[in-house]
Amino acid sequence: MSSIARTTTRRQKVEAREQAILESARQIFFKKGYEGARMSEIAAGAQIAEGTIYIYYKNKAALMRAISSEFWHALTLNAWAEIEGIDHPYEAMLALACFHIQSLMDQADMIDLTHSLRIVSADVGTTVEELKTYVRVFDTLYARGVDRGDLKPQAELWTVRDVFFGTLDYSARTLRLHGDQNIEPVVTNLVAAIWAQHGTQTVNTGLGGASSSPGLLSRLERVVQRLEKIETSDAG
Amino acid sequence: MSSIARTTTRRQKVEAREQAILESARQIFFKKGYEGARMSEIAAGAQIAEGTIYIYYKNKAALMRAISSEFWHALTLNAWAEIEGIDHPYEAMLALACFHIQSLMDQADMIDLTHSLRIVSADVGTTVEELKTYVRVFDTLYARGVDRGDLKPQAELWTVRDVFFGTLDYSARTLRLHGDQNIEPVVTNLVAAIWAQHGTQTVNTGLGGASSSPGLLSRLERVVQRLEKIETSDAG
DNA sequence: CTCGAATTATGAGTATCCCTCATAATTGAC
DNA sequence: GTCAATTATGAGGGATACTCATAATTCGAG
Repeated sequence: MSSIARTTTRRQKVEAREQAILESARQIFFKKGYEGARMSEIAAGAQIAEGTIYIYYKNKAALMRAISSEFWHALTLNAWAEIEGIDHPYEAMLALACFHIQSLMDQADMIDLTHSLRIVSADVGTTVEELKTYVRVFDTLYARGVDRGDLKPQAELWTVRDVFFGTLDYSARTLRLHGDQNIEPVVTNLVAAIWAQHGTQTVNTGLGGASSSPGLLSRLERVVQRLEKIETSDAG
Repeated sequence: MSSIARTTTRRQKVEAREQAILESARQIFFKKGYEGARMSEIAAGAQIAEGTIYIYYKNKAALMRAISSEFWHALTLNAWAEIEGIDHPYEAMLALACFHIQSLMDQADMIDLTHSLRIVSADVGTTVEELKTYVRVFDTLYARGVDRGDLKPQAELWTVRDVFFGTLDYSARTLRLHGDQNIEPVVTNLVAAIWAQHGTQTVNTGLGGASSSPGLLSRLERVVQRLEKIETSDAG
Protein backbone atom coordinates (compact mmCIF):
# COMPACT_ATOMS: atom_id res chain seq x y z
CA MET A 1 0.00 0.00 0.00
CA SER A 2 1.13 3.55 -0.60
CA SER A 3 2.46 5.65 2.23
CA ILE A 4 -0.03 8.40 1.45
CA ALA A 5 -3.12 6.25 1.88
CA ARG A 6 -1.92 4.82 5.20
CA THR A 7 -3.75 6.30 8.16
CA THR A 8 -0.65 6.41 10.35
CA THR A 9 2.79 6.54 8.82
CA ARG A 10 5.89 5.34 10.61
CA ARG A 11 6.89 8.92 11.31
CA GLN A 12 3.50 9.74 12.83
CA LYS A 13 3.72 6.73 15.07
CA VAL A 14 7.16 7.71 16.22
CA GLU A 15 6.02 11.23 16.98
CA ALA A 16 3.02 9.96 18.87
CA ARG A 17 5.33 7.81 20.97
CA GLU A 18 7.59 10.75 21.62
CA GLN A 19 4.64 12.78 22.84
CA ALA A 20 3.45 9.90 24.98
CA ILE A 21 6.85 9.69 26.67
CA LEU A 22 6.92 13.44 27.15
CA GLU A 23 3.43 13.52 28.63
CA SER A 24 4.07 10.63 30.96
CA ALA A 25 7.37 12.15 32.06
CA ARG A 26 5.70 15.49 32.68
CA GLN A 27 3.17 13.90 35.00
CA ILE A 28 5.68 11.80 36.91
CA PHE A 29 8.27 14.57 37.23
CA PHE A 30 5.58 16.97 38.37
CA LYS A 31 4.20 14.57 40.95
CA LYS A 32 7.45 13.13 42.30
CA GLY A 33 10.09 15.70 41.42
CA TYR A 34 13.17 15.00 39.36
CA GLU A 35 14.87 12.79 41.91
CA GLY A 36 11.74 10.91 42.85
CA ALA A 37 10.72 10.15 39.28
CA ARG A 38 11.64 6.61 38.12
CA MET A 39 12.40 5.93 34.50
CA SER A 40 10.51 2.65 34.85
CA GLU A 41 7.45 4.55 36.01
CA ILE A 42 7.68 6.97 33.10
CA ALA A 43 7.98 4.04 30.71
CA ALA A 44 4.96 2.35 32.27
CA GLY A 45 2.98 5.58 31.95
CA ALA A 46 3.82 5.80 28.26
CA GLN A 47 3.08 2.07 27.91
CA ILE A 48 6.47 1.21 26.51
CA ALA A 49 9.53 -0.70 27.67
CA GLU A 50 12.08 1.15 29.76
CA GLY A 51 14.75 0.78 27.11
CA THR A 52 12.58 2.49 24.51
CA ILE A 53 12.86 5.82 26.28
CA TYR A 54 16.57 5.82 25.56
CA ILE A 55 15.88 5.63 21.82
CA TYR A 56 14.12 8.97 22.07
CA TYR A 57 16.08 10.68 24.82
CA LYS A 58 19.72 10.18 25.66
CA ASN A 59 19.09 10.05 29.41
CA LYS A 60 16.90 11.25 32.24
CA ALA A 61 18.37 14.77 32.17
CA ALA A 62 17.73 15.11 28.43
CA LEU A 63 14.13 14.08 28.95
CA MET A 64 13.76 16.70 31.65
CA ARG A 65 15.40 19.25 29.38
CA ALA A 66 12.87 18.58 26.65
CA ILE A 67 10.02 19.17 29.07
CA SER A 68 11.61 22.36 30.36
CA SER A 69 12.13 23.53 26.81
CA GLU A 70 8.49 22.97 25.86
CA PHE A 71 7.32 24.75 29.00
CA TRP A 72 9.33 27.92 28.45
CA HIS A 73 8.39 28.01 24.80
CA ALA A 74 4.69 27.89 25.68
CA LEU A 75 5.18 30.53 28.37
CA THR A 76 6.85 32.83 25.85
CA LEU A 77 3.99 32.44 23.38
CA ASN A 78 1.46 33.20 26.12
CA ALA A 79 3.41 36.26 27.19
CA TRP A 80 3.36 37.62 23.66
CA ALA A 81 -0.36 36.92 23.42
CA GLU A 82 -0.90 38.74 26.71
CA ILE A 83 0.59 42.06 25.63
CA GLU A 84 -0.64 41.88 22.05
CA GLY A 85 -3.32 44.44 21.39
CA ILE A 86 -2.46 46.59 24.39
CA ASP A 87 -1.47 49.92 22.92
CA HIS A 88 -0.16 51.86 25.86
CA PRO A 89 3.23 50.52 27.07
CA TYR A 90 2.35 51.24 30.69
CA GLU A 91 -0.72 49.06 30.50
CA ALA A 92 1.22 46.46 28.59
CA MET A 93 3.95 46.39 31.22
CA LEU A 94 1.34 45.97 33.94
CA ALA A 95 -0.18 43.13 31.97
CA LEU A 96 3.17 41.43 31.44
CA ALA A 97 4.05 41.79 35.11
CA CYS A 98 0.72 40.28 36.13
CA PHE A 99 1.12 37.47 33.65
CA HIS A 100 4.65 36.70 34.76
CA ILE A 101 4.09 36.66 38.49
CA GLN A 102 0.80 34.82 38.12
CA SER A 103 2.53 32.19 36.01
CA LEU A 104 5.31 31.93 38.57
CA MET A 105 2.80 31.35 41.32
CA ASP A 106 0.42 29.04 39.46
CA GLN A 107 3.15 26.89 38.02
CA ALA A 108 5.72 27.24 40.76
CA ASP A 109 6.32 23.51 40.92
CA MET A 110 7.02 23.29 37.21
CA ILE A 111 9.35 26.27 37.37
CA ASP A 112 11.25 24.90 40.35
CA LEU A 113 11.51 21.72 38.36
CA THR A 114 12.95 23.41 35.29
CA HIS A 115 15.41 25.24 37.52
CA SER A 116 16.57 21.89 38.88
CA LEU A 117 18.20 21.32 35.52
CA ARG A 118 20.98 23.55 36.66
CA ILE A 119 21.84 20.98 39.26
CA VAL A 120 21.43 17.78 37.34
CA SER A 121 23.20 18.91 34.23
CA ALA A 122 26.19 21.18 34.13
CA ASP A 123 25.18 22.09 30.59
CA VAL A 124 23.16 25.19 31.42
CA GLY A 125 23.56 26.64 27.95
CA THR A 126 20.48 25.10 26.46
CA THR A 127 18.06 26.37 29.09
CA VAL A 128 19.61 29.82 29.13
CA GLU A 129 18.67 30.36 25.50
CA GLU A 130 15.01 29.77 26.24
CA LEU A 131 15.11 32.16 29.16
CA LYS A 132 16.69 34.78 26.94
CA THR A 133 13.92 34.32 24.40
CA TYR A 134 11.34 34.73 27.13
CA VAL A 135 12.73 37.92 28.64
CA ARG A 136 12.97 39.41 25.17
CA VAL A 137 9.25 40.11 25.47
CA PHE A 138 10.10 42.80 28.00
CA ASP A 139 12.80 44.28 25.79
CA THR A 140 10.38 44.57 22.91
CA LEU A 141 7.80 46.16 25.16
CA TYR A 142 10.31 48.73 26.35
CA ALA A 143 11.45 49.49 22.82
CA ARG A 144 7.82 50.08 21.83
CA GLY A 145 7.53 52.52 24.73
CA VAL A 146 10.61 54.38 23.54
CA ASP A 147 9.23 54.58 19.99
CA ARG A 148 6.02 56.10 21.29
CA GLY A 149 7.98 58.60 23.34
CA ASP A 150 6.64 57.25 26.63
CA LEU A 151 9.90 55.76 27.87
CA LYS A 152 13.40 57.14 27.83
CA PRO A 153 15.94 55.30 25.69
CA GLN A 154 18.08 53.13 27.89
CA ALA A 155 21.52 52.08 26.73
CA GLU A 156 21.81 49.46 29.46
CA LEU A 157 18.34 48.07 29.15
CA TRP A 158 19.32 44.90 30.94
CA THR A 159 19.48 46.75 34.26
CA VAL A 160 15.80 47.67 33.91
CA ARG A 161 14.91 44.19 32.75
CA ASP A 162 16.66 42.72 35.79
CA VAL A 163 14.70 44.95 38.13
CA PHE A 164 11.51 43.82 36.43
CA PHE A 165 12.04 40.07 36.39
CA GLY A 166 14.18 39.98 39.50
CA THR A 167 11.58 41.66 41.63
CA LEU A 168 8.75 39.54 40.28
CA ASP A 169 10.66 36.29 40.75
CA TYR A 170 11.62 37.16 44.28
CA SER A 171 8.17 38.45 45.15
CA ALA A 172 6.50 35.34 43.82
CA ARG A 173 8.61 33.31 46.22
CA THR A 174 7.78 35.59 49.13
CA LEU A 175 4.07 35.57 48.37
CA ARG A 176 4.02 31.81 48.08
CA LEU A 177 5.94 31.50 51.32
CA HIS A 178 3.33 33.57 53.12
CA GLY A 179 0.45 31.80 51.40
CA ASP A 180 -0.53 35.18 50.02
CA GLN A 181 -2.21 35.40 46.64
CA ASN A 182 -2.50 39.15 46.26
CA ILE A 183 -0.10 40.11 43.49
CA GLU A 184 -1.56 43.57 43.05
CA PRO A 185 0.70 45.67 45.35
CA VAL A 186 3.86 44.08 43.97
CA VAL A 187 2.91 44.65 40.35
CA THR A 188 1.61 48.17 40.87
CA ASN A 189 4.61 49.28 42.90
CA LEU A 190 7.12 47.76 40.55
CA VAL A 191 5.72 49.16 37.32
CA ALA A 192 5.19 52.55 38.95
CA ALA A 193 8.79 52.57 40.14
CA ILE A 194 10.10 51.71 36.69
CA TRP A 195 8.04 54.45 35.10
CA ALA A 196 9.04 56.92 37.78
CA GLN A 197 12.61 56.36 36.78
CA HIS A 198 12.36 55.74 33.03
CA GLY A 199 9.06 57.23 31.93
CA THR A 200 9.11 60.54 30.08
CA GLN A 201 6.02 61.88 31.82
CA THR A 202 3.84 61.29 34.85
CA VAL A 203 1.31 58.53 34.68
CA ASN A 204 -1.91 58.57 36.64
CA THR A 205 -0.45 56.60 39.52
CA GLY A 206 1.46 59.66 40.60
CA LEU A 207 5.11 60.31 41.23
CA GLY A 208 6.89 57.43 42.84
CA GLY A 209 3.96 55.06 42.80
CA ALA A 210 1.57 54.59 45.70
CA SER A 211 3.87 56.35 48.14
CA SER A 212 3.06 59.82 46.82
CA SER A 213 -0.28 61.54 46.62
CA PRO A 214 -1.89 60.97 43.21
CA GLY A 215 -1.31 63.54 40.53
CA LEU A 216 1.40 65.31 42.50
CA LEU A 217 3.63 65.84 39.52
CA SER A 218 0.95 67.36 37.33
CA ARG A 219 -0.10 69.63 40.20
CA LEU A 220 3.51 70.67 40.62
CA GLU A 221 3.85 71.27 36.94
CA ARG A 222 0.88 73.61 36.87
CA VAL A 223 2.10 75.47 39.96
CA VAL A 224 5.61 75.84 38.62
CA GLN A 225 4.35 77.19 35.31
CA ARG A 226 2.41 79.86 37.16
CA LEU A 227 5.38 80.71 39.34
CA GLU A 228 7.73 80.95 36.41
CA LYS A 229 5.47 83.52 34.79
CA ILE A 230 5.42 85.51 38.02
CA GLU A 231 9.18 85.29 38.45
CA THR A 232 9.63 86.46 34.86
CA SER A 233 7.34 89.45 35.43
CA ASP A 234 9.13 90.14 38.73
CA ALA A 235 12.49 90.19 37.02
CA GLY A 236 11.26 92.16 34.02
CA MET B 1 45.43 10.46 82.62
CA SER B 2 42.95 13.18 83.39
CA SER B 3 40.74 14.57 80.65
CA ILE B 4 42.02 18.06 81.34
CA ALA B 5 45.66 17.26 80.78
CA ARG B 6 44.98 15.34 77.54
CA THR B 7 45.88 17.35 74.50
CA THR B 8 42.89 16.13 72.52
CA THR B 9 39.76 14.93 74.24
CA ARG B 10 37.28 12.57 72.65
CA ARG B 11 34.92 15.45 72.02
CA GLN B 12 37.65 17.50 70.32
CA LYS B 13 38.53 14.59 68.11
CA VAL B 14 34.92 14.10 67.12
CA GLU B 15 34.55 17.77 66.30
CA ALA B 16 37.72 17.76 64.26
CA ARG B 17 36.37 14.81 62.29
CA GLU B 18 33.11 16.59 61.74
CA GLN B 19 34.95 19.60 60.35
CA ALA B 20 37.10 17.36 58.16
CA ILE B 21 34.00 15.78 56.66
CA LEU B 22 32.42 19.19 56.15
CA GLU B 23 35.52 20.60 54.51
CA SER B 24 35.97 17.63 52.22
CA ALA B 25 32.30 17.68 51.27
CA ARG B 26 32.48 21.40 50.56
CA GLN B 27 35.32 20.86 48.13
CA ILE B 28 33.78 17.89 46.36
CA PHE B 29 30.29 19.39 46.17
CA PHE B 30 31.77 22.61 44.90
CA LYS B 31 33.83 20.89 42.22
CA LYS B 32 31.36 18.26 41.07
CA GLY B 33 27.94 19.60 42.06
CA TYR B 34 25.48 17.78 44.28
CA GLU B 35 24.71 14.97 41.88
CA GLY B 36 28.27 14.53 40.76
CA ALA B 37 29.67 14.32 44.26
CA ARG B 38 30.28 10.75 45.48
CA MET B 39 30.03 9.92 49.16
CA SER B 40 33.04 7.66 48.71
CA GLU B 41 35.04 10.58 47.37
CA ILE B 42 34.01 12.78 50.27
CA ALA B 43 35.02 10.06 52.71
CA ALA B 44 38.38 9.66 51.00
CA GLY B 45 38.93 13.40 51.19
CA ALA B 46 38.27 13.38 54.91
CA GLN B 47 40.42 10.27 55.25
CA ILE B 48 37.74 8.16 56.85
CA ALA B 49 35.64 5.18 55.86
CA GLU B 50 32.48 5.80 53.90
CA GLY B 51 30.30 4.46 56.68
CA THR B 52 31.73 6.95 59.16
CA ILE B 53 30.06 9.84 57.39
CA TYR B 54 26.70 8.40 58.31
CA ILE B 55 27.56 8.60 62.01
CA TYR B 56 27.85 12.36 61.63
CA TYR B 57 25.23 13.07 58.97
CA LYS B 58 22.06 11.14 58.32
CA ASN B 59 22.53 11.15 54.56
CA LYS B 60 23.92 13.05 51.61
CA ALA B 61 21.17 15.68 51.73
CA ALA B 62 21.77 16.35 55.43
CA LEU B 63 25.46 16.85 54.73
CA MET B 64 24.64 19.30 52.02
CA ARG B 65 22.21 21.05 54.33
CA ALA B 66 24.90 21.51 56.97
CA ILE B 67 27.18 23.13 54.41
CA SER B 68 24.46 25.42 53.18
CA SER B 69 23.62 26.35 56.74
CA GLU B 70 27.20 27.29 57.57
CA PHE B 71 27.52 29.31 54.38
CA TRP B 72 24.46 31.46 54.94
CA HIS B 73 25.33 32.00 58.57
CA ALA B 74 28.77 33.31 57.63
CA LEU B 75 27.28 35.46 54.89
CA THR B 76 24.88 37.01 57.36
CA LEU B 77 27.66 37.83 59.80
CA ASN B 78 29.69 39.42 57.01
CA ALA B 79 26.71 41.46 55.89
CA TRP B 80 26.26 42.87 59.40
CA ALA B 81 29.96 43.66 59.58
CA GLU B 82 29.74 45.42 56.24
CA ILE B 83 27.08 47.94 57.24
CA GLU B 84 28.27 48.38 60.80
CA GLY B 85 29.74 51.79 61.34
CA ILE B 86 28.11 53.34 58.29
CA ASP B 87 25.89 56.06 59.68
CA HIS B 88 23.92 57.26 56.70
CA PRO B 89 21.35 54.68 55.56
CA TYR B 90 21.85 55.57 51.92
CA GLU B 91 25.55 54.75 52.12
CA ALA B 92 24.76 51.66 54.15
CA MET B 93 22.27 50.45 51.55
CA LEU B 94 24.84 51.00 48.83
CA ALA B 95 27.35 49.02 50.85
CA LEU B 96 24.91 46.18 51.48
CA ALA B 97 23.96 46.05 47.81
CA CYS B 98 27.62 45.93 46.80
CA PHE B 99 28.34 43.26 49.36
CA HIS B 100 25.38 41.14 48.32
CA ILE B 101 25.90 41.21 44.58
CA GLN B 102 29.65 40.77 44.97
CA SER B 103 29.07 37.74 47.17
CA LEU B 104 26.59 36.37 44.66
CA MET B 105 29.13 36.70 41.89
CA ASP B 106 32.18 35.51 43.76
CA GLN B 107 30.43 32.54 45.27
CA ALA B 108 27.89 31.87 42.58
CA ASP B 109 28.64 28.17 42.50
CA MET B 110 28.14 27.81 46.22
CA ILE B 111 24.88 29.74 46.07
CA ASP B 112 23.56 27.68 43.17
CA LEU B 113 24.51 24.68 45.21
CA THR B 114 22.65 25.79 48.32
CA HIS B 115 19.61 26.53 46.17
CA SER B 116 19.73 22.97 44.93
CA LEU B 117 18.58 21.87 48.36
CA ARG B 118 15.13 22.92 47.38
CA ILE B 119 15.14 20.17 44.81
CA VAL B 120 16.95 17.38 46.61
CA SER B 121 15.07 17.73 49.86
CA ALA B 122 11.40 18.52 50.14
CA ASP B 123 12.09 19.87 53.61
CA VAL B 124 12.71 23.45 52.60
CA GLY B 125 11.89 24.79 56.04
CA THR B 126 15.39 24.66 57.40
CA THR B 127 17.01 26.63 54.59
CA VAL B 128 14.24 29.19 54.46
CA GLU B 129 14.93 30.20 58.03
CA GLU B 130 18.53 31.03 57.24
CA LEU B 131 17.49 33.08 54.23
CA LYS B 132 15.04 34.98 56.40
CA THR B 133 17.79 35.71 58.90
CA TYR B 134 19.99 36.98 56.11
CA VAL B 135 17.48 39.34 54.52
CA ARG B 136 16.68 40.73 57.97
CA VAL B 137 19.84 42.80 57.57
CA PHE B 138 18.01 44.86 54.97
CA ASP B 139 14.95 45.25 57.17
CA THR B 140 17.07 46.57 60.02
CA LEU B 141 18.83 48.94 57.68
CA TYR B 142 15.52 50.29 56.45
CA ALA B 143 14.18 50.66 59.96
CA ARG B 144 17.27 52.64 60.89
CA GLY B 145 16.59 54.90 57.91
CA VAL B 146 13.02 55.46 59.07
CA ASP B 147 14.23 56.30 62.60
CA ARG B 148 16.59 58.92 61.22
CA GLY B 149 13.80 60.37 59.11
CA ASP B 150 15.56 59.53 55.85
CA LEU B 151 13.15 56.86 54.70
CA LYS B 152 9.38 56.77 54.72
CA PRO B 153 7.77 54.16 56.96
CA GLN B 154 6.63 51.27 54.85
CA ALA B 155 3.86 49.02 56.09
CA GLU B 156 4.60 46.39 53.46
CA LEU B 157 8.35 46.46 53.74
CA TRP B 158 8.68 43.09 52.05
CA THR B 159 7.82 44.64 48.70
CA VAL B 160 10.85 46.93 48.97
CA ARG B 161 13.02 44.08 50.22
CA ASP B 162 11.97 41.96 47.27
CA VAL B 163 12.93 44.71 44.83
CA PHE B 164 16.30 44.97 46.53
CA PHE B 165 17.28 41.31 46.69
CA GLY B 166 15.33 40.27 43.61
CA THR B 167 17.08 42.77 41.40
CA LEU B 168 20.51 41.97 42.79
CA ASP B 169 20.02 38.21 42.44
CA TYR B 170 18.80 38.53 38.89
CA SER B 171 21.48 41.03 37.94
CA ALA B 172 24.22 38.84 39.34
CA ARG B 173 23.07 36.07 37.02
CA THR B 174 22.96 38.44 34.05
CA LEU B 175 26.39 39.87 34.78
CA ARG B 176 27.88 36.44 35.17
CA LEU B 177 26.26 35.31 31.95
CA HIS B 178 27.88 38.18 30.08
CA GLY B 179 31.20 37.71 31.81
CA ASP B 180 30.79 41.24 33.05
CA GLN B 181 32.23 42.20 36.43
CA ASN B 182 31.06 45.79 36.67
CA ILE B 183 28.47 45.83 39.43
CA GLU B 184 28.46 49.60 39.75
CA PRO B 185 25.57 50.58 37.44
CA VAL B 186 23.27 47.93 38.89
CA VAL B 187 23.91 48.95 42.48
CA THR B 188 23.73 52.68 41.83
CA ASN B 189 20.54 52.46 39.79
CA LEU B 190 18.82 50.17 42.23
CA VAL B 191 19.56 52.11 45.39
CA ALA B 192 18.74 55.39 43.66
CA ALA B 193 15.41 53.96 42.52
CA ILE B 194 14.55 52.78 46.01
CA TRP B 195 15.38 56.13 47.51
CA ALA B 196 13.50 57.94 44.77
CA GLN B 197 10.43 56.03 45.83
CA HIS B 198 10.90 55.72 49.57
CA GLY B 199 13.34 58.42 50.59
CA THR B 200 11.98 61.47 52.37
CA GLN B 201 14.23 63.90 50.54
CA THR B 202 16.38 64.16 47.50
CA VAL B 203 19.81 62.66 47.69
CA ASN B 204 22.68 63.93 45.66
CA THR B 205 21.98 61.48 42.85
CA GLY B 206 18.88 63.48 42.00
CA LEU B 207 15.24 62.51 41.72
CA GLY B 208 14.78 59.12 40.14
CA GLY B 209 18.45 58.42 39.98
CA ALA B 210 20.62 59.35 37.03
CA SER B 211 17.61 59.83 34.79
CA SER B 212 16.50 63.18 36.21
CA SER B 213 18.35 66.45 36.32
CA PRO B 214 20.20 66.84 39.62
CA GLY B 215 18.50 68.74 42.39
CA LEU B 216 15.16 68.92 40.63
CA LEU B 217 13.20 68.17 43.75
CA SER B 218 14.88 70.81 45.88
CA ARG B 219 14.41 73.37 43.11
CA LEU B 220 10.75 72.45 42.96
CA GLU B 221 10.40 72.67 46.69
CA ARG B 222 11.83 76.18 46.79
CA VAL B 223 9.65 77.31 43.91
CA VAL B 224 6.52 75.80 45.38
CA GLN B 225 7.11 77.46 48.73
CA ARG B 226 7.35 80.83 47.04
CA LEU B 227 4.22 80.18 45.02
CA GLU B 228 2.24 79.08 48.04
CA LYS B 229 3.00 82.42 49.69
CA ILE B 230 1.86 84.26 46.59
CA GLU B 231 -1.32 82.17 46.26
CA THR B 232 -2.14 82.89 49.88
CA SER B 233 -1.69 86.61 49.42
CA ASP B 234 -3.76 86.39 46.19
CA ALA B 235 -6.60 84.76 48.03
CA GLY B 236 -6.39 87.02 51.03
C1' DC C 1 2.30 -10.91 -1.97
C1' DT C 2 6.82 -11.74 -0.36
C1' DC C 3 11.33 -10.79 0.81
C1' DG C 4 14.72 -8.25 3.22
C1' DA C 5 16.96 -4.24 4.87
C1' DA C 6 16.23 -0.56 7.98
C1' DT C 7 14.16 1.05 11.78
C1' DT C 8 12.19 0.56 16.28
C1' DA C 9 11.14 -2.14 20.63
C1' DT C 10 12.29 -5.12 24.45
C1' DG C 11 13.83 -6.32 29.08
C1' DA C 12 17.25 -8.97 31.35
C1' DG C 13 21.68 -7.72 32.70
C1' DT C 14 25.39 -4.31 34.24
C1' DA C 15 27.50 -0.71 36.62
C1' DT C 16 27.10 2.51 40.00
C1' DC C 17 25.83 4.55 44.10
C1' DC C 18 23.68 5.53 48.64
C1' DC C 19 23.19 3.59 52.76
C1' DT C 20 23.07 -0.36 56.53
C1' DC C 21 24.89 -3.24 59.87
C1' DA C 22 27.62 -6.76 62.02
C1' DT C 23 32.03 -6.45 63.75
C1' DA C 24 36.19 -4.21 65.28
C1' DA C 25 38.81 -0.57 67.36
C1' DT C 26 39.21 3.17 70.53
C1' DT C 27 38.28 5.84 74.54
C1' DG C 28 38.19 7.03 79.37
C1' DA C 29 36.09 6.58 84.08
C1' DC C 30 36.86 3.52 87.91
C1' DG D 1 43.95 -3.02 83.91
C1' DT D 2 39.04 -3.63 83.04
C1' DC D 3 35.02 -2.90 80.77
C1' DA D 4 31.12 -0.41 79.10
C1' DA D 5 30.27 3.19 75.92
C1' DT D 6 31.37 5.38 72.00
C1' DT D 7 33.17 5.62 67.45
C1' DA D 8 35.04 3.46 63.07
C1' DT D 9 35.04 0.17 59.33
C1' DG D 10 33.97 -1.68 54.78
C1' DA D 11 31.74 -5.56 52.70
C1' DG D 12 27.17 -6.21 51.30
C1' DG D 13 22.17 -4.96 50.23
C1' DG D 14 18.97 -2.71 47.58
C1' DA D 15 17.70 0.49 44.24
C1' DT D 16 18.15 2.62 39.87
C1' DA D 17 19.87 4.73 35.47
C1' DC D 18 21.41 2.97 31.49
C1' DT D 19 23.23 -0.81 27.81
C1' DC D 20 22.93 -4.17 24.38
C1' DA D 21 21.98 -8.46 22.19
C1' DT D 22 17.95 -10.00 20.29
C1' DA D 23 13.26 -9.66 18.57
C1' DA D 24 9.55 -7.36 16.31
C1' DT D 25 7.78 -4.10 13.06
C1' DT D 26 7.64 -1.29 9.01
C1' DC D 27 7.60 -0.50 4.12
C1' DG D 28 9.54 -0.13 -0.51
C1' DA D 29 11.06 -3.02 -4.39
C1' DG D 30 10.74 -6.96 -7.24
